[in-house]
Amino acid sequence: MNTKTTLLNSAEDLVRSRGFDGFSYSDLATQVGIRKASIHHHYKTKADLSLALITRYRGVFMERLAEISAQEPRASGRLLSFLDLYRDAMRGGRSLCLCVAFSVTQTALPKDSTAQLEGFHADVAQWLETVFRLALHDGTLRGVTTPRAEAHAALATVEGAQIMARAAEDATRFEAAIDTLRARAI
Amino acid sequence: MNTKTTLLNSAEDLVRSRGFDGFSYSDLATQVGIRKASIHHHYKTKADLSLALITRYRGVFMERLAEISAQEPRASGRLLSFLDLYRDAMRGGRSLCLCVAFSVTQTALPKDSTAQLEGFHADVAQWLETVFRLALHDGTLRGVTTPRAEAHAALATVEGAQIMARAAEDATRFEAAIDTLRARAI
DNA sequence: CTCAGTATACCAAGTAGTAGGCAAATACCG
DNA sequence: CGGTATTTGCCTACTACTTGGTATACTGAG
Repeated sequence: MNTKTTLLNSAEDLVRSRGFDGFSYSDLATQVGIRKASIHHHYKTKADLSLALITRYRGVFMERLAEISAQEPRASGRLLSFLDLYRDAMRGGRSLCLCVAFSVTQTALPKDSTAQLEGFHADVAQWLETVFRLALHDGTLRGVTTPRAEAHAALATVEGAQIMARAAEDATRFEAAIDTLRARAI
Repeated sequence: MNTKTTLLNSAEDLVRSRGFDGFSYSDLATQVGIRKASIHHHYKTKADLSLALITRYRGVFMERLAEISAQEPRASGRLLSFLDLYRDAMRGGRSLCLCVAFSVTQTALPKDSTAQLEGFHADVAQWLETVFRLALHDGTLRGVTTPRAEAHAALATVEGAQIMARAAEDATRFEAAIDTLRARAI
């Protein structure tokens, strides 16, 4: 496989398990099996790497959401699949989904990267809003009133749930926090 | 004032605005106006500092919750005051509440510190559970069914909302994500 | 013969933490 | 009380190490 994508895959793994500040080019180098300096050939700076990671993830994730929309006609099915997506990304509490891992990064990412991240959040919130809006018509989710507000709330909840689960290294924390959302499916 | 508590105050500020990994003893030293090595006299290692921070915060925060319980007899009032507590801690999107800032820390904190953090989360979840349980009787919150699950969900939501607001450097994101919780007060 | 990909060898800056000294406050004791 | 020991709080100066990044040379395939 392409070294460049191998690097991206390994880097994604590292970001999600240890955070963007939690790994160095040195770590990445040993994991991939080339020398540290060689990474710079593919991703000139760590900032460049961050941008490549977020951009790819955004694309892949939005594709997944599109698949869900295609396969699940009902609002309830879409919401449950969405929750599964976030749950699976956790790999049992030792990992975060990439967008959470980056949202949580403390060091200043370059402008491009934060823009991608914001765009990603906006896209997901938008998608969720359409789900709740659909629920107003198909009635497969309990107690929906304001789709836009509910979308933001749901996104915050899954992200917060991931963080709490990772902090406790206990994946069931995620489930506990998500239960009320799941229970809304009819 | 005591240098030791001045250090703790400044450190809390730094953790909340830049993360525990985002500041060094050197930063803290210049902010307080003593030399880096002198900090080690008060807090032997950065791990010790983390423990002191979390322990103090846990105490103060639980006191606040107790005050709320004392002043607000109704579940709705308690929930709204709780949300205000988290909103105020954000200082307009540039800061996190300390427990979120630590939950989000990627480097391995010492065992004592993570234990305090988990205890803190458990305490807050417990407090929220009693609020929702109260709501079952006084009826001042809409749509309460399972207090325990709702407590975990609410906690995840406020934590996630803080993170999204900070990532976007936009405090209104917090409000947007919290709106559905706020709207449940009768 | 070029050039992408890798390597060796380095750098400047920053990290947590240590060693040891020095002055002022405090405690102990005759 | 007076004087001696001890502690407190801070300092300068350092170590040992990691970080992201650079300069430059080698290698092999097209």
